[in-house]
Amino acid sequence: MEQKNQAVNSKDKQFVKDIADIEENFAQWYTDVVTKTELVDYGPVKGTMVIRPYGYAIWENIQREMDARFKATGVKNAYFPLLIPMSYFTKEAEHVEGFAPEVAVVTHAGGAKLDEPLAIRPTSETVIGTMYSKWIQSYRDLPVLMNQWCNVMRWEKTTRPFLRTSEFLWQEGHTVHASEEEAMEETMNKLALYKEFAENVLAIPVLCGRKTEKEKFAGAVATFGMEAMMLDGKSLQAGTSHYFGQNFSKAFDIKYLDKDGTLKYGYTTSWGTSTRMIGAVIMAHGDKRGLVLPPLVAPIQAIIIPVAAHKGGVIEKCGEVETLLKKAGVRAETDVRDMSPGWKFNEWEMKGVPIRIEIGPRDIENGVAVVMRRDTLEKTTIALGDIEKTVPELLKTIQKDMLESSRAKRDAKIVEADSLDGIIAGVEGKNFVKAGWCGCRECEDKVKEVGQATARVMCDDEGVPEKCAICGKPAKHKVIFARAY
RNA sequence: CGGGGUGUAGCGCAGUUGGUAGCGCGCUUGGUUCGGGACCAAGAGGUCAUGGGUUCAAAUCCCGUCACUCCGACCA
Repeated sequence: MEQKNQAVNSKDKQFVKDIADIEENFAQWYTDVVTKTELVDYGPVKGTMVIRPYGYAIWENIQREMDARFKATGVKNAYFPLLIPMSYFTKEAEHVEGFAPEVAVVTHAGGAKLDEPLAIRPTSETVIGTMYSKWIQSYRDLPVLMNQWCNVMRWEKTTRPFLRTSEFLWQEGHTVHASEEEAMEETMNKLALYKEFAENVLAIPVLCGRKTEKEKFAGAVATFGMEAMMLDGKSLQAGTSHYFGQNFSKAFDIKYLDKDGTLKYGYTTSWGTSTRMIGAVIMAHGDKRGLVLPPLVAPIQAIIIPVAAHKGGVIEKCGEVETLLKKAGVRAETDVRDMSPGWKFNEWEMKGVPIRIEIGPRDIENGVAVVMRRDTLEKTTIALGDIEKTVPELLKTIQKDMLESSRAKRDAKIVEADSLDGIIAGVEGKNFVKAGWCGCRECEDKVKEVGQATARVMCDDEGVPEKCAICGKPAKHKVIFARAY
């Protein structure tokens, strides 16, 4: 056992030749990993990405898990058009200002110039709001709870696969409610749903809270976000939930006749998560060998590697185990390619498969298999007899352990500061920094200017410090500052 | 949008003073191998990112464009 672990370690140097060193150049490591593991490739148009089968399978797992959670809260799926008349965007002043610079516009179609240019949706509040105004007449029609899984396009200047691309896949939920309280409750409930999802499915601990005015969504009354810490200490906004008040209902004329016989504007919300979450998984769990995928989103949960496959019974035994595991609900596959086992070990480790099962003649003789966990790189021997029980259990353990170890890593890098210097020192040390804040834009900008860090979310419920760490005036909020993607 | 880097076979790269397009890995076929990136043999694979220019002759020199990438500024 010990010898085997030494062998694993002795190969590290050789392996690193394929991907950049995670410590030395995290950005390059990320790019290498997403392309070499065949999650993604670059599309022919600037800023676009092709999500390859291995990457798309992760997205499908995310979709399935999240969609079930939405439906359990009464949300129904729908689909709204990709093209939105440009004029729709001008109806909400802040919204158009926020999105205009990055909207792609179709000006020609059918061989002729269009009378009105059409926006390729950067988000769908405007078209959905327009439809809602047609559909909603009475308080009996409320609440409206819809979600769509779709693509959106934002013409970004700098792009990176999954983290920021011109076109990306996401879900956007849009709801209408009769009261402010109910709409706010919806906003908070979806934020809580996202948090539960991030932690239990992606195994990524997140910090949730309200965004500052500067960071909020264009057109929102309030934006709430969840922030995840990446291995380089930077923060990634992994999901947002917006409370719009009556901003959009007034802009798009979403009115209902209430019980008291008066016409009232509805209160709306929207909430979204995107393929960016795949980037979060990569950057929260990866290591120098590549991906480490949480079992619940891994396309392949257990890869079976035959050893000395030409020898009698090996391939057959691998097939038997694969069938048993599939029956037990495990996404299992056998790698029957004609390559050396060592090569396969390295490849599947890079691709982040949670469990590797080695089966060779010696194992079959002893009625066992060698099992390796990707998260800890621990090798153990397990009995073939009850493998359909031990493997699913191990997957659950890995899922749980990954969240716990991520949380421990993150918590060790959350610090508090009561001065600007303290904030800067904190973010330079790759930490999240909690600090008091007076609430003014100048102080927020100062942190950005001096430390390249932004206010991620406010966490006032933890208790607001007395003074603003930046200007020393009385603090109104407790904020998490960090450098962000 | 500013600064740096790169673009030659699927991938990683070499290509000197302008003169027939190369290497390693991978790929195909056959054989031997198989418990941490196996080996032998025979093959296939190119509009040198792209558009112009200079020249008898351009991967190589000049001008433009595009893409990717890294570092900043702006945004999910």
